[in-house]
Amino acid sequence: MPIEYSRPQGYNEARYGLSSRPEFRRPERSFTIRQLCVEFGVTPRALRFYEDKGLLFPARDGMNRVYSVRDRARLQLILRGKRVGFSLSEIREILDLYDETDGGAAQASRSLKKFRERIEALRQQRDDIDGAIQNLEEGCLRLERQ
Amino acid sequence: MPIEYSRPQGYNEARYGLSSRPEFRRPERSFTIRQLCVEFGVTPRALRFYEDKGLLFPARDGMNRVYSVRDRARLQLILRGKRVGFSLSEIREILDLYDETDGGAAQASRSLKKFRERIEALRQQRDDIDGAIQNLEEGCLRLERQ
DNA sequence: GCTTGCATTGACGTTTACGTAAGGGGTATA
DNA sequence: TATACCCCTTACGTAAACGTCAATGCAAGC
Repeated sequence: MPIEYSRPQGYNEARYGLSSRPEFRRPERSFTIRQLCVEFGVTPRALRFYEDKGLLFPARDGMNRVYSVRDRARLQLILRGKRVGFSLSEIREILDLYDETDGGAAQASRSLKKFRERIEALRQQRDDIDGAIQNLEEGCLRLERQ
Repeated sequence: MPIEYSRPQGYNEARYGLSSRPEFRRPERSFTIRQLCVEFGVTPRALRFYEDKGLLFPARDGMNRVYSVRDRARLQLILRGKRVGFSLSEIREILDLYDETDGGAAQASRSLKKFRERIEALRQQRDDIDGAIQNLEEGCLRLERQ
């Protein structure tokens, strides 16, 4: 039987030490690769890949990866970034912008510009989505009338 | 100098027989591959690729492709579909749904279901985008305060 | 008649984001 | 002690969406 990374029916939080309670936020909390995979429905390969590309850098316990609460938050951003159409290298850029709160005023103003560009692109994209939704709804109407 | 597919500075509509006036809608109007490429900022290769994948089927004048007003409209849908994150095969499915207004009630109800699924996915995606925008705006604020 | 420019059809190359298999080791349970 | 899972790394494979190059052909302008 193949391994299930998405939460299966009868998924049991306790089994993986997961919970949606505040325990998640306790900064000392840590996760194994599998725990994050199950929680977010991705494969270990994907997480290692993101690490390879510089989007994640979990600690190690011997050979094994140990993900912190902060790593988990980054992963959430990565996955949402993907859902809205960013490439991994774009997501990396954005995460880097968050990281370098330092770097001087020149750097900061460049970052600000990039953020604004992203925001503008996203607004455009949202308009596209609204348009697509309208189209599909029209399609629905046409089908229903028939 | 490489060929420009996007509209260059000093882009001249008349040169390509393009115009944003109602002329575009006249059903007898037709377009060469290059006209569409310039108008939408894509390459001929891309249009041929879409044709290869069954998303477009322009008429021919000898060997040369001739795009109708309807083809142009399909291309618009294709490009927006891409912008909102659909794969070409998904876009093809959707276009096919529009085409088969016939097919019986069973078919129609299947189509309707698919449309509704798409719409739901798009709504989810729009929420993601709103979330991403919020995040980026927070990032902006952080940078501005500094 | 030659060049320039747009058209065509293959066919191989490229990037992204992983999948998948091979090979090896740690730990807990039957 | 065997089995079952978990982890690791290295490395080759893959699907999508074109890019790029080669070879060829038609039509206009000088």
